Amino acid sequence: MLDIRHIRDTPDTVKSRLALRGDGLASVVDDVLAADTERRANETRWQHLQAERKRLSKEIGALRAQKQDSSALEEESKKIGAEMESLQQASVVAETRQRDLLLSLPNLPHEEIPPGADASANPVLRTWGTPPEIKDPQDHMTIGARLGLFDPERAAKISGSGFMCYTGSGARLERVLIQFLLDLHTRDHGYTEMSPPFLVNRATMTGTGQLPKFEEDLFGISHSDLFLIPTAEVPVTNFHRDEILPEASLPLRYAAYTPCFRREAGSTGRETKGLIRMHQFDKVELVKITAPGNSAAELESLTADAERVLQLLGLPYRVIELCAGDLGFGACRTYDIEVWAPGQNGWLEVSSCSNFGDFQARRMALRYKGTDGKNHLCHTLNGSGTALARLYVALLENGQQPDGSVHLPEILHPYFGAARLGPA
RNA sequence: GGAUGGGUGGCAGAGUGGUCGAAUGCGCACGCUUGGAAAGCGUGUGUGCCGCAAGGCACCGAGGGUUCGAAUCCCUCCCCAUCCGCCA
Repeated sequence: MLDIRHIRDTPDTVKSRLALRGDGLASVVDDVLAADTERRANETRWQHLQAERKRLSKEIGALRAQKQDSSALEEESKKIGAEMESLQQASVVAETRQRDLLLSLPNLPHEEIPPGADASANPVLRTWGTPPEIKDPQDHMTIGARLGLFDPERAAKISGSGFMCYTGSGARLERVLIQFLLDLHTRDHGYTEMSPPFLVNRATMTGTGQLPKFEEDLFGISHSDLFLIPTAEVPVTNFHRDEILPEASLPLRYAAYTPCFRREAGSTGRETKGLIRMHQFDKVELVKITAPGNSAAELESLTADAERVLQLLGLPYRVIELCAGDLGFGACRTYDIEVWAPGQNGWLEVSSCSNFGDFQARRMALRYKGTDGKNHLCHTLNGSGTALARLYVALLENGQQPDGSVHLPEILHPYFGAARLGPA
């Protein structure tokens, strides 16, 4: 959520920054300002009347205590009450409208990020590693089927398309990757491990920005007003919703493994092959809560922590920066990490690391008490560390051998208990 | 799911219709006192909104109602505790 004061004070600046994301947002800003003006006018008038009524009520109380007639004052107070009633109704309408509009506005892109309308304008910041030379590389689905690592047909039978069931050593590899990632981030990178609920309420989804605008992307639970989380970002960031943290406790760094559930409405036919886009996938997520002055540096180290996953696994990757037009709803700056996938002959996004500034913090009233004694909004960040299904794709496709087996990166050997995946 | 008891400031805990934004205690901050400390004494100590400011207004789990006036009475909902049922 954007700061209404900022919009009020410099509406043209806000409009021009929002225009970087696309057209049509300037009129929303005007609507917000109109609702804000109306709301404040009603509120101010209401407050004056309330002060007057409080005074009258005290007089009435005093008169009654002395057994004197107070009916004239009571009449007057009643009249004031009637006007207050209509003012309040108008004020609530304006306030609701203002809030709804504010909740629908995306974050302002950071000043330093590249302009551009879509993904084609995203610059590549750096590339790591060299894609392996593989003759006639196979797709991960082919490899998985041959080695018996998962069973897409039966997964579709029990749940539908877009779900996967890992089997045997394939299931073991999935579990092992979770363990490896959590160990890395908690032991080496200083994150605190969290294991949050996978179902959350509406307020939580609103806090991180999934609601009210993107309900169609979520799986909801009938008769309960709960939603399946699309990422651990949601429960973990909201862990501190409505709190005022001591400044000395910042930054907070959390790592959490959860499954992620996404409707992926409207994405059928796009990257739907195999494990790449699923309704349910596993992910280890990194979340940070910082003071405003540190969030830029924390985004760099967060991205480095995610990159380290691929470095340790020896998987070639590149880091791109999202241009203003490609930025997610709540983010002000985002780096995507893409791993090389020989079977796709292309790059696969395995991590998206974003700084949200105070956008989420304002929605969820997440603040810290500064050394100046005042309360300030925190900054929030998160990034995948990393998505498991696509990492799995990369491991199979980069590790495939001419003999049909898959060599695993050395660092996984003690976790997995073997150096390779062979025929079942 | 059923029954009962509860949700008040950082914590504990008063308050059942008017001067209560809220006693008291603890904690915390500052000051006095002291060679230093403890004790003691004094002062202060929530959040948000409106306003250039002075200041005003709101908030006692949430929302609605009754009333001239609600922390206090009524209704609905949420949450917590305990017991029962059920269950991993």
